[in-house]
Amino acid sequence: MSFQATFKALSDPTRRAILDLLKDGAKTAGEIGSSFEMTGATVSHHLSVLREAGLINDERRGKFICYELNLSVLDEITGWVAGLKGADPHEK
Amino acid sequence: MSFQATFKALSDPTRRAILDLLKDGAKTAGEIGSSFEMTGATVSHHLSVLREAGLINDERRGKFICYELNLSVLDEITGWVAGLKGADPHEK
DNA sequence: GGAATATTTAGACAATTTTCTAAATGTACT
DNA sequence: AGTACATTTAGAAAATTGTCTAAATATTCC
Repeated sequence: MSFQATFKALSDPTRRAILDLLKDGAKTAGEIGSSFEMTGATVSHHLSVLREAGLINDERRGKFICYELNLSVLDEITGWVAGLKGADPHEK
Repeated sequence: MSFQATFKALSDPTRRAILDLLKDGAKTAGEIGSSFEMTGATVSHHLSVLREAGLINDERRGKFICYELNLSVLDEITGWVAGLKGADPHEK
C-alpha cells in the first residue's frame, strides 16, 4: 500500500503508541496488547492497519506472533513534509 | 491544538493537496476551492481543520479570505518520526 | 440602504473507523 | 486426539468524518 495508507495509519494515537513501543525492539501481540486498555481484538485490528501500511512486519515464533518496526516507508512521509517546507529546488 | 490534530489534519488527501497548493504562495478560499471537485462548503470545512491544526493561517483582504502555510507545527511531526527512526540518544 | 460576491456555519446523510463480543485458527504440550 | 494458550477474523454497535444543500455572515459597490 501507499502514502495515503501510511498517513492514515499514523493518524491514530493508539497506533503511534504501538510504534513507540516497538522502538525498544520486537514484541509479541500479547505484550503489545497488555499495554493498552482495550481488547486484544482491537489491538490486533490496529496491528493489521500498521502492517497493511508497511510500518511493521510480523513473524510467528511458535505460539506467539512477533511484531517489529519497518520504518522504510516513513521516508515517503518525511520526503513529502520536506517538500512542503520548501526543499523543492525549482519553485515558482 | 496539538500533535494529534496535526496528524489527523494530514491524514486526508484533500487537505494535503491544499497544503501542496499553498506552497506556491497564499491563495483565497475561492482559488483553493476551484481546484477541487467539491462544494466550497466542503473545502471551507477542510480549511478549518487545517487552521485548527495550526497548519495554515487566514487573513481577510476585503471581500476575500487568504490562506497561507504555517509549517512550524510540522516540526513536532518530523521530530516524532525522527525519534522513531532511532534518533533517540539513550536507547536501550 | 440594497444588491452582488466571497466565504462560513448549520444541519443532515452516507461512508468510514474504532471498538466490542463471540467464534475461528494456529501452535504446543500431555 | 484433546486441552490450553495466543492471536486473528467476523459481525455488529457507536463514534467520527467527509460531503452536500440551504441559510447566515461579511464586505464592497452602486
